[in-house]
Amino acid sequence: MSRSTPTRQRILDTALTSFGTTGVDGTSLDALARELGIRKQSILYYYPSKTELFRAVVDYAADSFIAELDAIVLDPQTEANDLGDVWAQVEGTVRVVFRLALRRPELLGMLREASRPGSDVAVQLTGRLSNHIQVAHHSLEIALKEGRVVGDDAQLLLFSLYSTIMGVATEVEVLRAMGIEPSLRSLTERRAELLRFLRAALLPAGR
Amino acid sequence: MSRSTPTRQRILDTALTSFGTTGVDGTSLDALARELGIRKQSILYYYPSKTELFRAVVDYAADSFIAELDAIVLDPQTEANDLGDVWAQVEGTVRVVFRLALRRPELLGMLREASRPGSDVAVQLTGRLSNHIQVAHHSLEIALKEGRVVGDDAQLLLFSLYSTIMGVATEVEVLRAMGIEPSLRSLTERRAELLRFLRAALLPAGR
DNA sequence: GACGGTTTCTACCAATTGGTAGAGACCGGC
DNA sequence: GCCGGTCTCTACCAATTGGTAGAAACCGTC
Repeated sequence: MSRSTPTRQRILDTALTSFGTTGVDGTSLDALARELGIRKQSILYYYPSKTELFRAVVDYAADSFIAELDAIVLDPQTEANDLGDVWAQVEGTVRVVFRLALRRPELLGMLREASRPGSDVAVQLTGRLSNHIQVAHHSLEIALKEGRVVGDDAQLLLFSLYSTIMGVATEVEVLRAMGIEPSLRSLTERRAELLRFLRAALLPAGR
Repeated sequence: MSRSTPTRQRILDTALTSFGTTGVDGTSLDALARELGIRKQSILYYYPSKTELFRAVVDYAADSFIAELDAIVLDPQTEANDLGDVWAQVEGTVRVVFRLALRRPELLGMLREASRPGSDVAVQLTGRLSNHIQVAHHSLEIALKEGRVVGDDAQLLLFSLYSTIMGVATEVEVLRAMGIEPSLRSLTERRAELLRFLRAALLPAGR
């Protein structure tokens, strides 16, 4: 448990950015070190191998994501209805994810990278998120039973929600291909339409 | 325009599979050649460089995807309502994508790979799909105007649909993390819930 | 000012990467 | 049986990969 915060942390940050944008395979330790202004061996001092570094970055990314989620979704003002207003939780999550898409896109990229099909760190990533997943699952299930939300299966519904939100937030290339250049304004519009879309999908006909 | 169909095609097929599962960076020409039972130089004879091969594979994947789409979505029985029943088109697309998820997951993986943020083949991929995108956009816009579908912006709505469908079909690791092991049965259930989800999101309250 | 621990470095290394040069094998036509 | 094109090979290559070994610099403590 060494107390060498600065370098170790800088490595983690830079690696997160690089892994999240260029991909793990697309990032060499040498390039990473160059970017940091140090030698590759200094990286290997803190993280004995590249895969070890990757694992650390995955944890770091997961924790950062959780921190952002907790700060907004479970913020003090929603204290009373912690498993209450599901729609408020969805709205909050969308807000968080889109704020990340704007300000820390590499974090979302990293999550996407870690959850690639066949990835062996996927278990690790989602294990760290399992708490949040279970909470969401639980409150969604209750809302389903009480008829406040429309759907058949809470788990699959949650999965659909996740896919939609993450997809709309991160599939920038597809968006670009459709003629929409990513920008602050287009991002806001995208979020608005997504919220409307999810609202229509989730809430009963009476709204 | 050489007539050396077999080898050239075999390379394309194997590369599509490998790129779609292991990723481009994760696939070396040597490994590819080994898998094919030939030497790397034979690959480089047909495709002068790895990026050239990648580009060819992207086109191949796009064309395969289009072929699958056309065979089902625009099949003869829907001749009359080519820009008619939008929901039927959505349903058909979902059916196609999920059939691919089961029978040719590497094709979906390849599409995902090619549309990674920052990918420079994304333009190429989506350029090839632009026809279908425009058609979908158009019929969605008409349905919006006529009130047969709920939404604000046809383009963003289409984007949301795409994200949801592709996400639900390909995010197997997230699914696994939620305790659902991918299988034929879970795939069918996922599709059913997705269709219900999309139906609720798209169609007006009266259904 | 010598000490042990932490940190960062130089110096290598074997293996793998994408790619080049060019020889030979295979093939139908003459 | 030889020729020209198509194809696949052997033989290399320079550069880069992740990683090891171990020397120095740096640090506060005694």
